[in-house]
Amino acid sequence: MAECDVDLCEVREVHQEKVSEITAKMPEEDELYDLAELFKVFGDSTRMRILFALFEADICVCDLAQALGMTQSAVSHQLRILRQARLVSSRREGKQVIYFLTDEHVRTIIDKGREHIEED
Amino acid sequence: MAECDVDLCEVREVHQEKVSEITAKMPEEDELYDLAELFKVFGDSTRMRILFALFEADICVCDLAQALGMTQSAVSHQLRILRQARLVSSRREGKQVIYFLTDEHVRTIIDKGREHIEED
DNA sequence: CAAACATATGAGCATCTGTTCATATGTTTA
DNA sequence: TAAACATATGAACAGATGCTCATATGTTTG
Repeated sequence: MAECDVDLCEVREVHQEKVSEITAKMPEEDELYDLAELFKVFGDSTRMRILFALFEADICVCDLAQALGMTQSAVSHQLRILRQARLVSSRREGKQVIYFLTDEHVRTIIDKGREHIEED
Repeated sequence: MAECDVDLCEVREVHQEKVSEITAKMPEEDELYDLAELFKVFGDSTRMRILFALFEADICVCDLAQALGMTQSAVSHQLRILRQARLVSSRREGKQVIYFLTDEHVRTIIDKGREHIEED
């Protein structure tokens, strides 16, 4: 680690054009953060199960809890995260709150993930 | 919370068909886990930045560290995670190890994420 | 309006995750 | 082969995350 000064390659000039190009084309910090936050929401098997459930039907929190064998509280906490990411929406029907997928993005993203997993 | 016995809706029968259908169509635990693990890899802005860097060029660890302003160690740890998820691959060129995107899945998945973010 | 029902939420706790630091492994060069 | 270079990795620590428990909020019904 000498060319790599301070463990950060500060002295290197070898591929400076590459480094510059990468820096130039890097999206804004905001977009990177938002993207990571979005995928983070998909990165939990409980939330994944909730999303698969919503593929089948619009459903209230209580049914969802029963279908997944989880407490109402745990499901509700996860639904809040999904709602904040605008992946699911809700409507009130009497005492119940019915959750549903906001749009087809969820299905598309998960399908792409499946394609990656299922190959090889 | 009475119909919802033990905080789990055990007594409810109201939407039992829905619950059954959801349970029936739920993917295997393995697939849910693998999917969540895959998206978890996308769910960190450092790894997101690494992936965007690799959109531009195949690159060695040292250049990557410089481009991102991170230590070589931190980058290397993240590259291991990306490699284990088969999102990136590597080849050795002399002293250096060059990293590159395994295939187009990464780009597709990130593009779908961007579509979701950029709407509304 | 009170009681029952359905959902949401804050606090606390155990676990997971990303970074740093030190060092090991692997490759080239003098 | 010794020294320099490039990358990988284990341990440790701080911050994030998901669940539980208790309780608050919101809706309907008697």
